[in-house]
Amino acid sequence: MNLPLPGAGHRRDAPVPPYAQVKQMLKAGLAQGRWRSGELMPSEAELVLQFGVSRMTVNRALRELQSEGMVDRIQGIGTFAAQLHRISSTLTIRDLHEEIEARGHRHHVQVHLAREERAAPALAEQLGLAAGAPVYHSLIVHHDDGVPLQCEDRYVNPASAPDYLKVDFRHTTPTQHLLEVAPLWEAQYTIEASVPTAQEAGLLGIAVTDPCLIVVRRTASRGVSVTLARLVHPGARYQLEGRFNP
Amino acid sequence: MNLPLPGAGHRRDAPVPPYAQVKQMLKAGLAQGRWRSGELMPSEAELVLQFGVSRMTVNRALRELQSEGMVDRIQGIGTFAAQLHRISSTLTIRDLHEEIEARGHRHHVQVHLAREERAAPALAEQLGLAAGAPVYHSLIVHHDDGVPLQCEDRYVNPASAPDYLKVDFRHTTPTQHLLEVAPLWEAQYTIEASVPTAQEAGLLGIAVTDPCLIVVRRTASRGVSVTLARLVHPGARYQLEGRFNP
DNA sequence: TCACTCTAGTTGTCTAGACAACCCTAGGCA
DNA sequence: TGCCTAGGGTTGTCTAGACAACTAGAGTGA
Repeated sequence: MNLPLPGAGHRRDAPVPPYAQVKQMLKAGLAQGRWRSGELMPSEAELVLQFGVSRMTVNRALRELQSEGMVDRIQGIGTFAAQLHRISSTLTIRDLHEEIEARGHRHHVQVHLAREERAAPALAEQLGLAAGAPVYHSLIVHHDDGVPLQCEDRYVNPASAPDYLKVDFRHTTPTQHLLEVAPLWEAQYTIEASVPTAQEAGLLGIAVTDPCLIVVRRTASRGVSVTLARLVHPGARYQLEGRFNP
Repeated sequence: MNLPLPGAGHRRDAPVPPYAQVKQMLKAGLAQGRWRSGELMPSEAELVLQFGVSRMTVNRALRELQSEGMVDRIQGIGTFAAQLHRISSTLTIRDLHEEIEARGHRHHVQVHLAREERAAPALAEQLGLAAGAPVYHSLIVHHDDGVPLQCEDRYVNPASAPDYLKVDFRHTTPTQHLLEVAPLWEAQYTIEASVPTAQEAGLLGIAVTDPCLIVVRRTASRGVSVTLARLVHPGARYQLEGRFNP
């Protein structure tokens, strides 16, 4: 194995540990097309010989590459170069409050609604409640330096967040409160482009024909549906960004 | 350690390996709020005693939880429950051809443009070319069972894909070809809601006021910019979906 | 008071070996 | 021909121990 070479890098960087070296070498090979998609790659035993490290070290490198989607491994068969046909990336949807503050802007909210209602059948089903059961409903508009940025229409399962209506949303966002009382456990979302409802357009100060980025998110915690939220953003003021860097 | 218990589960499922048991126990604790965000969790040594497994096994469990964003670990300090304030998810943008075929629909394309042009300054900069340098430009509309689903306006760096213009896009999508000749290495994208240009509206058979989901993606391979694509989808016909399941 | 050293505790990593689970193929046998 | 079995190759996992790197706090001395 290579020596640590304390001053080898072009910086005062840490010496690259052996498992990372194996990873880098394999990644570089994949990037250069040394193994085509689906092609058999060297076995752990071969890499052990090639790098002079133990099998556990090689195993860690391959296991991490697998979790990153770079290779596919099949027990009893071997390791294969993955199909890179999927461009995947972790899309992080942060709490809007944090996002605005991170930009150095001022965040404030207008609470238009916060009350208990009876769940309509379709809503009840999505939240796992009985039709007509009580449900909390809030309608809040988030502003970034005074500009409306998001209209948050949210239904909450009272069983998961009994104190939801007591929260002062001017200081605590619904997301913050819900994460406190019901640690996030599962979420599904859809992202689409559409036009706002007349009410949403009024709240956001845009025309009903202006395109909006709409995120619908359903969150469950410990197997129980917690909340269903419709987040409407004026298309001209908001966009999602992401990157993919294997 | 627990015995394998071949028939212990409620199915013919594999016996859960010890590292996974440790992971599950810690996950369950996090889900139940046993450790609040930022709180110190048991050290590896404590878990070794508690579960009666070796430290490597505990280490693997904690390392995987860290890579999943469930915990934060600091060398010399300890392991901490992570802030679950970020709702992150793997958003996978698949090749449209695969996506349509996976739905059991028929995919076909109309090629409206495929030629060499001179790069305008702004474009040249994004692709890392000199202003006025040759660049390949294609404009393709993808149909799902005859319905226009995506307008793909793409610029390609000739150095990365010299044969781009020779490809018959009726049989090979640009994405497929580019992944063949330049394995994907880095991508950035933005997702926004906006209206199409007059040309795009005409190609997609929609009104210029119809909201569209627009993905702009820049891809680089081996440090060289490969392509810049603007993908316009009618909002009424296309949406992105994702889920988050720690 | 300040700076330094030492120590205990923590995570980061590697090793050599072991066994299990699984897949494929070749060979044996009826 | 068709079925069964054994063997070799591969990945999946665990162990006990070791050393390194790092942190925080206690103790020491100027």
